[in-house]
Amino acid sequence: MTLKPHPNYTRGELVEVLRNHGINPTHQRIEIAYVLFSRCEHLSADQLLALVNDRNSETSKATVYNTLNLFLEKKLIREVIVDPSKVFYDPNTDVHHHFYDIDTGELTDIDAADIEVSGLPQLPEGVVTEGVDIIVRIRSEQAV
Amino acid sequence: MTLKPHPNYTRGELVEVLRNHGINPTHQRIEIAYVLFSRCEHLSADQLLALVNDRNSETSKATVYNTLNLFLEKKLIREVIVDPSKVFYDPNTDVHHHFYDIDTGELTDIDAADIEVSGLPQLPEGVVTEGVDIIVRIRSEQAV
DNA sequence: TAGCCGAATTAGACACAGTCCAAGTCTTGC
DNA sequence: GCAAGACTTGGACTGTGTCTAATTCGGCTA
Ligand SMILES: [Mn+2]
Ligand SMILES: [Mn+2]
Ligand SMILES: [Zn+2]
Ligand SMILES: [Zn+2]
Repeated sequence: MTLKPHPNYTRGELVEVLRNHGINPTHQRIEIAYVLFSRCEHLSADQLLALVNDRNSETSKATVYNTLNLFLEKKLIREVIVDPSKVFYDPNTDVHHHFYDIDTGELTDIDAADIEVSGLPQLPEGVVTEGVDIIVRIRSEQAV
Repeated sequence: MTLKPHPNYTRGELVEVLRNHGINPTHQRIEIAYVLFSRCEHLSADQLLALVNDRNSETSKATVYNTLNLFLEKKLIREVIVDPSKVFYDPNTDVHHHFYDIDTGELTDIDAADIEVSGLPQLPEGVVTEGVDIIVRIRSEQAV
């Protein structure tokens, strides 16, 4: 069972999904999951920290990082590595790709359904593909 | 005129290429270019710092970063963002893609000549593509 | 309800990539 | 040789992310 980014998950729905992923649903983890899944965005760790503490009581930086790494390990979220100074966390774990606006830093999803990549070379013996990431770097035309 | 990664550039050849890219060829810049272009590898800033100071006299960390950013700006090299903790610098500026071994951290070039990507969505008005990066994350099979 | 115990959280120290700055040194043109 | 600008440098600083040891939480049992 997969969780889709979607506004207004109930606490109970979040608890169930955490359990289904083998994650013990604590207060902080539910709060963090709520922020991740109710905004359908790509957030960095400190954006998340700010949003969580905005809504609610104090959650520490250590817990935010612990939780994000746990969610990654349990494949509840994925990371997008596109900015040399910070990682973005993506609530959408479907195979998909990204536009990255190099001026604004904004990330936008590209559905993988219609995308076809041909001509990739054969992998060496005993090596296996873990995933293919396509990043289309874009910018607004007037900005030279 | 383009520089190809190639062992054993002469000092004179490096000076010429720097000049052709609008870069004033100082001692340190020539040393750094030498290390970048004579090893046909993807290096991080501190690998480069170590290699430069290995061969020769002292070049400071500040100069290595200044120079890498200058080379990037002048399009003498490109950067590969694939590891959340450091940037790799790539002496190959031809359009190409990468295998990234998630266990060893090793980066390998994929020639773009045979690669075809179809199905990318239309870009919004006034937005232009700066480049398409494909990263194939791989690992050795036995490592689960 | 009280007490126990492993799991989770926390503040703050730490690691480390990368930037900034002000002072010093090298080039280049005259 | 001299001045002016360009470049380099050590070291302070910033920001992201990790680690640790101490505390707190929460689910369980008696
Ligand atoms: Mn950089
Ligand atoms: Mn990380
Ligand atoms: Zn995404
Ligand atoms: Zn490359």
